[in-house]
Amino acid sequence: MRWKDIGDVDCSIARTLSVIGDRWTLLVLRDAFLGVRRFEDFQNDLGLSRHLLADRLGILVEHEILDRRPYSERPPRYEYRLTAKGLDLYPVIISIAGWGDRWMAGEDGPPLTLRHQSCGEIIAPALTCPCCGERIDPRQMTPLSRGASP
Amino acid sequence: MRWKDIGDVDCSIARTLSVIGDRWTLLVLRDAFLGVRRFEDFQNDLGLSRHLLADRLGILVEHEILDRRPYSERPPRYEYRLTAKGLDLYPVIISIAGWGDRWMAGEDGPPLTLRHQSCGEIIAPALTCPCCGERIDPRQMTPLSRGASP
DNA sequence: CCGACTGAGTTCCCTTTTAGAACTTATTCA
DNA sequence: TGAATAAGTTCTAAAAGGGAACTCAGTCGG
Repeated sequence: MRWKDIGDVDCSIARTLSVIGDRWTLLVLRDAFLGVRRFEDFQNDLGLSRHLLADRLGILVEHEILDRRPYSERPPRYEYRLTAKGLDLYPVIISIAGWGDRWMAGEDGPPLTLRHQSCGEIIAPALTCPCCGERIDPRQMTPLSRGASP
Repeated sequence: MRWKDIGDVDCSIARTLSVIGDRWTLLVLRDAFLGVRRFEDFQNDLGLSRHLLADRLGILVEHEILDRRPYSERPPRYEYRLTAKGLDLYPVIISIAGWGDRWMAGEDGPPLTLRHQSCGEIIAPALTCPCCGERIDPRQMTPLSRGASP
């Protein structure tokens, strides 16, 4: 199968990855969450080719994950900002960062930590059940296909 | 920058993506979480080239995300199973699936739902603060660099 | 007013990666 | 004996990516 057809598969993971599953895209989004907004800043920070960056930003704009808006009319200059749909990718970014912190960090520990303003603590967000509040354990989750018997 | 050097960047997201950020790898892991264990089954389900599949499985084994073990001595046959390190990627997979369910699902809704055995409900796991239990809102999270003032 | 500079891309050429099919190896089954 | 199976490996053409140079519109310093 060609990668370009992967978004047609009836699977939310495949469909999501068809948009953000490319090598650089999640790093572009990481930068966006850290406040990077401009083409030059993404390029300098990530060091990917300008060609690819333009392409990836275009895809994210097309899928309404980023919004391209002018911040100067003359000369014409644009910046990229996360939309609501883009902000909703936060759990993906955080989960990836969390795993990296637990399994790939060096001696010095995680390069970046997060403070939760609501409670003031430095935390590592975790998946929980919105119903019973319990921490999610993969072995406690059963997948059900659409239309499967209850 | 070359992609192969991305793992050297001092960032947990970059380091994680250097291992699992490739296009097919997360789909291989999705299958692993759904119980797929054998080369042929991965290949038939995903439809990627056998060449790439062998390569990606090799990388996952090398990083101890999957364990390659014989399930038959004669003829020699192997299966791939998630290790603890691999199982710990569950939040990543689930977050990706959750976003796809919310933003990319068709008319029929999510193709797959999850039942939480502990409470019996069909749920969508969500990120919460392990300290105060509140649901995570990206705007309530402040990133702090290692060594930054408290 | 002229030349250098800036931000946001494009274009070009060459290298690396990927897709798809065919081939290999070891062993069992009919 | 011949076909089938699982798990790869090898081959070639096509697609994607890397890096540097180029464009374009407007601004700034002298």
